[in-house]
Amino acid sequence: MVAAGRVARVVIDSALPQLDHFFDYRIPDELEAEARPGVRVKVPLRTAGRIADGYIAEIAADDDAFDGSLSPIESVVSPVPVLAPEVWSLARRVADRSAGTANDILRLAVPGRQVRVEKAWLAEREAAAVKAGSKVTPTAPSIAEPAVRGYGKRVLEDAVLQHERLALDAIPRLAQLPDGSWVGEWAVTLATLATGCWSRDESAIIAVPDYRDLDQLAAALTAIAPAAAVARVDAAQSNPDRYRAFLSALSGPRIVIGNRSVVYAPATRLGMIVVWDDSDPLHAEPLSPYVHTRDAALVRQELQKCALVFAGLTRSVEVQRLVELGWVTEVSPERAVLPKVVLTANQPAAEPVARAARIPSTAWQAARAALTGDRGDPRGPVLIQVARPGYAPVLACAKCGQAARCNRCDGPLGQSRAGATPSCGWCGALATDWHCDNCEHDRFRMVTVGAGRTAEELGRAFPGVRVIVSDGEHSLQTVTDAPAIVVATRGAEPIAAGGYRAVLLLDGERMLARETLRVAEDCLRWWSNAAALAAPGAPTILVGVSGALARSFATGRTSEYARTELADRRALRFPPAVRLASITGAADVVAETVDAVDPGSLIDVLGPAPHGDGQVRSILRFEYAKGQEVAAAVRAAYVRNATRRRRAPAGKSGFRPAPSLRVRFDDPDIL
DNA sequence: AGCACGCCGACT
DNA sequence: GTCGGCGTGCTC
Repeated sequence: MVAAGRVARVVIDSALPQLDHFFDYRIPDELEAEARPGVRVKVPLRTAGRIADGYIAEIAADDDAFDGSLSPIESVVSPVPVLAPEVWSLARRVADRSAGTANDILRLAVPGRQVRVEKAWLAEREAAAVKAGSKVTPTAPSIAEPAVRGYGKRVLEDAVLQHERLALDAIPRLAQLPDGSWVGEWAVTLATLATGCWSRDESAIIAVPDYRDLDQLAAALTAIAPAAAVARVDAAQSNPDRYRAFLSALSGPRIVIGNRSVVYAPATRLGMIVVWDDSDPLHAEPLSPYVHTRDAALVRQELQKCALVFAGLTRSVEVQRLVELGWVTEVSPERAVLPKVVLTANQPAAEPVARAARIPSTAWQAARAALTGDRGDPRGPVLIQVARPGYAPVLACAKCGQAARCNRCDGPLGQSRAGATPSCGWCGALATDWHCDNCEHDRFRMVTVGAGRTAEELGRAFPGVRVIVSDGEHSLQTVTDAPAIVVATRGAEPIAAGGYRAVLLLDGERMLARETLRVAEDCLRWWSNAAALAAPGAPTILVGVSGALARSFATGRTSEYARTELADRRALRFPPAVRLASITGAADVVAETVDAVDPGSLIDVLGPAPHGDGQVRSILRFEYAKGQEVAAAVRAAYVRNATRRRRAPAGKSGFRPAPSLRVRFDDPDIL
């Protein structure tokens, strides 16, 4: 093929679904050298003068191309191939699978260009290349592969080496790093595996749900891997830092760590993808097309044939399904490490102070033993896990018991601090002269008790003991090993040096009262994650919950629970036994979209049901095998809708109407 | 998104 | 006659 016959297949950087396909451009002679796959380009679109940004996805021969005359590429923005070919295929596949646009995925995959950072990086590369040219062999990583502990000799290492897919049961205990700090053992396990990849000159990607996890992982890596081997990519970084990390991942094998969108990071010779704690809701991408980290990781593994590790202290029902299909293989610790779990009923304690703090006797005694050492146990901090943040998040009328509502907007009233004036959770208005709608009474009673309140009562019970509160708003990463009462909302538990001497899970009953499909799974995860913060042999006390769920937690058989849960979902034809897609929007648009799908590829259609603001929602239910065709049909309807329906002229008001059609596949919170 | 094209109502 | 409304469609 002749050089002049080459065309650039460009993906236009635009949110418009109707532009979500290749546009072919001629490569002018003067750009021949720079026009490489993955580079950012500027291209004319429609009329001369209108210039769009885009990426060259591929270079192709002119034969099968567009049968009009090709416009030339306007310019190559920079020579850096920011869109690696495998990331492009991943974006395309993931978008198609979820009836979205590749651009929506690219927005997560490729950070905005930072010219200064990029120039510095290019200069550095140039310098390195000159050096290499002057007879220095490119340096391969020069560290030995570290051994993973706790899983049997080379069991994990070999599985990763052979690029297998694994469901890894993490070890529920803490580990101390050489610098004296403490992290979850899981962080050491994953850091060790990733460093193993890197020592073989391969990249590893590790996606964790939140920043607290990311910090633990980064700390564990610091102890094992050279700093230059690690690229941390997260949204909280400044744009230049983020771009620096991105370019670093592009430069050679790295251990790339970050939150959910790190699954799309560029990676030289990708050896392994790890998803830590895949049932954490933070792995569900809130931006269209709402692709879960787990699903993106599965697609990427299939494309690149690297190792894939779903690791967690508990197993998600989704991963359990993959295990039962034989798609992933279970790996458990060599010796079971079981937190010492005690179940106790919610009967009030004899001690008045304990009763005020609504802590049953067993739990109370464990806490007291840890704080005072009165049983001869080692003294140390006690973790108290509660369901809700705040002081008294929900208030009711003291006389008739009706929930207290804002007199202005009917929002729920709550109290943020002892003695504070209650305020509305919706409009924020202070309820200064509140009266009950029902009985006109004007005094409140607390219905749920938040972390702050519990802390206050416990503090009174143990004079002289420090009370520490960690919740979503003010979360602490660590506490020392000094005796202290640490009241934390689920997910915000600090790590105690050496582990907690007792862990009290207080609000299990309330956590279980939520009406979602995933309550049981969520509770197991919250409890297990807290129990893993206990010191060896220290008790974890689950208050007021009994039954199969509590038993599987107490016996450490959480994956067995995932199995029964999956069996139930199969019987009900609920996800993840089947797949769902929700279609939300104006009634006619939703109907049109649903009609575009061949009924033969669906199990059924639920709805349409009203879904707020004059919109409706229909839910399509289908088997995994039909995913391809359902997504294709929905995507076609979505594109058609975007071209046919114009946004109502904004007029003078400036109000933008909601998008007329929203499509979401596999929404974890749908039922 | 923008912008052109095109097919019907009010106008010098 | 034709100026211009915005519904419809296209962008390599």
